[in-house]
Amino acid sequence: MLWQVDPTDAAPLYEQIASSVRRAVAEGELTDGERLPPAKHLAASLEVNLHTVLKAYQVLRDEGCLELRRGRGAVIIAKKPDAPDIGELISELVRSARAMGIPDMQLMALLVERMGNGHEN
Amino acid sequence: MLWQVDPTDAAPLYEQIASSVRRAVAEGELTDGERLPPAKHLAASLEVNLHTVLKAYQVLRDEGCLELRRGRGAVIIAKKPDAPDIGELISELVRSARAMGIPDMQLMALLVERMGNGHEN
DNA sequence: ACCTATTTGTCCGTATGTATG
DNA sequence: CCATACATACGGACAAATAGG
Repeated sequence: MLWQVDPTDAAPLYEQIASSVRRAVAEGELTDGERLPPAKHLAASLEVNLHTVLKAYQVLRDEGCLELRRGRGAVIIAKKPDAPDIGELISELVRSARAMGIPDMQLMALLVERMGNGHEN
Repeated sequence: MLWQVDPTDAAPLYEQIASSVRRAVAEGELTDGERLPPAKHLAASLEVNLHTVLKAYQVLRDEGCLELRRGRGAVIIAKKPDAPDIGELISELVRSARAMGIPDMQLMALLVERMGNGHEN
């Protein structure tokens, strides 16, 4: 992987790490489905704390660039031909609902209701 | 403020705190421009770590519900009249998913997965 | 202009929990 | 059952922006 960070840089370390991943994806060094090194290993390699790398991974996950799962690691999501816009719609829906104080369970109920009464499909 | 958290609850502490704020905003207990207690104070009040409260605040900031600034604190950003119509978003989501041949059950699964992103996997 | 207190931001360290394989 | 790896929570330290005297 051979990346490095600069502690004297104004940008936070986790942002530097996230940027490195973004650039690698953009340049095709990392492709869809590929696995990033375990946060622990990358942290040791960069000589930063484990949490700093995890923070970077979580930022990338929030951007939809990474899939994180316990015990499995971090998998690159370049772009799914399967669900191009749906993911974004869902994210916006959840974000809006939470911003309006609608509990997750209630949102699910609303979705189920909509699926049911819109049965002309 | 008089909130409380339950360490035995399955939901993470920071999510419980964030939910409390969302609810308070939704119910009008917290209005636009109002200031949340300093993370340090709320942490002491709830008997949790400072970082746990800060994490909750940052989650809310990412949702557009809070504005955080050093030295100033956490200010509520109540939703505008131009707040997105949840019902419209749901309808659009269901319509798009069906148009792409995504089964309702799978859409539900995607929604649940997206909701969990942040506390569970 | 200076200084100080406040408050969030980042980073480090440690420990424990939990899903995965 | 066991090892791996992310998730959460605790703790401490210092930096940086803000507010107020």
